[in-house]
Amino acid sequence: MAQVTPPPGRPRRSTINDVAREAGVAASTVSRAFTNPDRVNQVTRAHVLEVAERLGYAPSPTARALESGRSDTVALLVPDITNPYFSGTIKGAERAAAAAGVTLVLGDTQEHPPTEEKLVRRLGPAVDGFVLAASRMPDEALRRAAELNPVVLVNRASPGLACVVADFDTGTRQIVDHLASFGHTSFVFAGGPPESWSGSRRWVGLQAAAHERGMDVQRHGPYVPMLSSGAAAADAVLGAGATAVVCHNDMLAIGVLRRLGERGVAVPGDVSVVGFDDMFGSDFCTPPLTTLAERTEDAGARAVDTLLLQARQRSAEPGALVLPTQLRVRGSTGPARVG
Amino acid sequence: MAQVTPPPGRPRRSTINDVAREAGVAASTVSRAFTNPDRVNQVTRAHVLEVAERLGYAPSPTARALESGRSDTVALLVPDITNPYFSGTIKGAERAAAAAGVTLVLGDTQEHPPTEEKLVRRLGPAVDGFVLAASRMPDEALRRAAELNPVVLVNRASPGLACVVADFDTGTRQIVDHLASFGHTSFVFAGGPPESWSGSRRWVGLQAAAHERGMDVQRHGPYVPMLSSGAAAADAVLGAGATAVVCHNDMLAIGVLRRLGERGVAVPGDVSVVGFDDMFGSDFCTPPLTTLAERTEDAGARAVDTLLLQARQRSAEPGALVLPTQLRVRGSTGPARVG
DNA sequence: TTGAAAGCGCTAACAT
DNA sequence: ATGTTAGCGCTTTCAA
Repeated sequence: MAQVTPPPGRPRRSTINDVAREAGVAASTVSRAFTNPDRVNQVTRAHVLEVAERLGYAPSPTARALESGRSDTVALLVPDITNPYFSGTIKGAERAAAAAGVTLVLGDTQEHPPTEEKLVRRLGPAVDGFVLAASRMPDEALRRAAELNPVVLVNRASPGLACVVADFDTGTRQIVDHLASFGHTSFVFAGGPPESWSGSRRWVGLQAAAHERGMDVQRHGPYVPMLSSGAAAADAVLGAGATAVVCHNDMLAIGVLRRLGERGVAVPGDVSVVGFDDMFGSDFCTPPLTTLAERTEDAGARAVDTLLLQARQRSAEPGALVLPTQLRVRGSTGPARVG
Repeated sequence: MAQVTPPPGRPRRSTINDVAREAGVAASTVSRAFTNPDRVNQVTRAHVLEVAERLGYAPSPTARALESGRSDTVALLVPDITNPYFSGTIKGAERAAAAAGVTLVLGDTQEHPPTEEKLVRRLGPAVDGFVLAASRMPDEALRRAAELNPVVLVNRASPGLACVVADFDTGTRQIVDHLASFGHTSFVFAGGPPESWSGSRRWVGLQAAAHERGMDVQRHGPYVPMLSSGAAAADAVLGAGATAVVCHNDMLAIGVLRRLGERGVAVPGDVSVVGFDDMFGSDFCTPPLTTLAERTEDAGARAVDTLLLQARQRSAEPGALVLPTQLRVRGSTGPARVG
């Protein structure tokens, strides 16, 4: 039996068997020493742990997952990782996952439903479930996905699926009340992508609240929610002679602020501007933006918690968790100009 | 043999065996149909794929990983997911990972070295390697980590490890030249955390460039790189009577801008302000910030590429990839005030 | 071209 | 309290 010369390079990771051999016990004992401390002699356990430490052994999550069918991993899919709006959701999800001892896998769907579906299919067998933030997948695809995996939606609702959503009904009413209190009798909504679930909820809420107040609303757009789209939106607002504009989100709103500034239009003197999201930067743009804040970090955390509940007990309670919003009043809104 | 009644709830995911049975072939044939198309009859293959599709079968990455020892997964650890500075790195890494057909696992170290080490240990057995962004781990811990896993650092260097770093030497010289061209003969550096590798590189570069130019530099701080620390930094700058301040990063710089604004100090009339990172928001704060942009998205992508190379071939080339920086001149810098 | 069988690292019966 | 064994889903020799 010629001894095989060990290959050069990175040392092989030691396995449970290496530890067992070295410690003079069975592999199952090593396993128990790690996962079921009470069912192994204290002395044995100490010895095993010592050997494991010496060998730099750490249990392989992969092997565990294969055996148990549970990976202690959850996937979070967002439309665009770079978009600061999702930072809060990601952070919250990461925090909740870490607290639960679970690994978070992050996926970027590139705002592209097929990419989203592909990711779900690819990652599905390896994770315990999905948190889908602002999913663009059609209801039917969501239903299929939820048949094979626990799924929790964030800021999107779909029949039979659990979700965490912002309370846009109350939030939009707050916005409208705020504008009304400044004497605005009408405003423009600069809308975002038509497929955006949040977007349509916002629009519905604004309309309802405006109607209650006897205010006039006009919808413009759709605009791609990017800084650069602000120019077109701002120009449309000026064209309409509006005294106030509520934008699909802060990204667009800041673009609008910028354009208005360039065109010498005073904010809020001539036009008041409101956004959604309280995104990073909304408090230090000029003027600071009045915006409806969502508790995105909470949303991410609660979504993961809900998901784990759903994954571990098989209690499929497809409830909707509605998180309060908060109107942050800053410098971009003021009294309606007269005339 | 009593037939076991299927349990209620989520349907079981079908396995390679289900497909094999249903298709009337061996499991190995199904396996080949997916991974080694040429080594199976075209007709058989078509049939197998059809059955697989019908059963909604997708190969389990977990089982594959266990067998092959490769998970096609890489981990990216960042100090703070929420920090917009890291968005670019994350995006780039995600893009490169997706392009390589690899899954990205994201971890937040909370700027806490022990958390970072714990994550490396926990994730190690399940991933093909680590990209550590702005790692705070001591060199010794990095060395140990790199023994068991391929590791690539971003904006951090450590003996024997591959890394992707920004060209701060050139970048800082650009900053200094820019200030000098405006007639500044001295400036203040508002420093960040002493453990920050980037921070010390920046300081070293600024000093060297200032020295070349015969300019005077003073270091203040350390300041925690948050908006709120800007107040203290700004006050220190005013106390020193400086005509220009270069800040550890944009977060701090924007905090400084804000404080200067509150105190009625004109920027750049009275004081010029420079940041690092060209973070999201740096172009729409007031005034827009002159800052040294790093190619963070590239850095993330190149780090992943390097990592995969290192993981797949065992060619351990611990080189440093130096990415160019670019000075973005905006409104926060101008001629030095006289007197 | 295909099938049978072994084994990746680990856990969970079951046996002792 | 500990060892033995089977098996998670897949890939990979090795035979046929």
